[in-house]
Amino acid sequence: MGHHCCSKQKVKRGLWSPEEDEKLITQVTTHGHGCWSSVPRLAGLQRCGKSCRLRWINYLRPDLKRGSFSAEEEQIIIDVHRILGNRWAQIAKHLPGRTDNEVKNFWNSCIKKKMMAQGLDPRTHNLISSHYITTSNNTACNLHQQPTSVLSVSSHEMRVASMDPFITLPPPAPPSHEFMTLPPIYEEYQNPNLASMDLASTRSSMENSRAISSSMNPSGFGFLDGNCMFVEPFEHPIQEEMQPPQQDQYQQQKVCEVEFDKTTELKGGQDMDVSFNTSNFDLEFVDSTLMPCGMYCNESSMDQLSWDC
DNA sequence: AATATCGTCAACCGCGGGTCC
DNA sequence: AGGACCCGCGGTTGACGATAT
Repeated sequence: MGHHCCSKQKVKRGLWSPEEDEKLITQVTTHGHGCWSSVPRLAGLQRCGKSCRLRWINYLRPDLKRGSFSAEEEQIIIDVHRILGNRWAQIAKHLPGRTDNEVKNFWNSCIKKKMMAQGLDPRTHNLISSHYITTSNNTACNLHQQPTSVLSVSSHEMRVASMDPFITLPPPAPPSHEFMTLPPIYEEYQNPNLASMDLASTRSSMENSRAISSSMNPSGFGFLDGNCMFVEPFEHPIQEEMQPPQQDQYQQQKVCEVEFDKTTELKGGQDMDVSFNTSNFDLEFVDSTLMPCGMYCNESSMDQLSWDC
């Protein structure tokens, strides 16, 4: 059974032979593909136009980069996926020479598993963890199941947000004095009307808060500010990031202390009705420590937590 | 050595959106 | 308005090679 575009012909399916490839290449390079439904007839192929298009786009195009993905490409995929979700075609646009199919396959066969091994939900990039932060009554921010992605924005994500014409940052949300639930960026872009928790429109007031943090930071972090996003990226080897923690690493894990010794604000925003207090946090985390506002940090990024505002 | 299982990836399928008539 | 057609996308399938038993 073929597609309607070529239902009158008998069409071949399955893997392409070198001869078929040659015919398709010749046709497309000399005449262009034009209307794909007419390509098989012009090229003398017993294929449907859709199959020809797919073969060309995913395999025969001269500008394709073959071979395995580099660590940098892998990181880009992770970063963009954090924002866009399974929009493979959009993600592939950030990887010259790669196709959506290739990216999708790589995600499903490789990255997904690495993330799960790290205890991260590959869909949301959040920790799959039972280690929730418990807050006391005087905390004005609902940190239960806080998504990591809200404030966890890498340098590439910033580029994505600034370059991709299909991404628009959410409009400022009105200040709320209610509990604030921070939706994952994934969901924000899936549903632009969703809450649109705008970190830019907020500023955090962390008074005398202390947090103890440990290793495994999935990314840098940053803030949304009105219509722009700025970040404090930090570098970390991808190999290191993707490896599941070893037992002995746990044991050798150093404990760091982060101290917020003054009121800290984010620029350009409205008041953020959040305050933190050391006593509000359950710091019993194994893989990582969820910082106020859903920030993750690790030892190497400690200094970034004392940003100037 | 034979068989089972797993992982990868090319290809297919169905759907939605856009355009044309 | 609505049907036909085309394109592009994401999810899924299945072939095949690698690895484990």
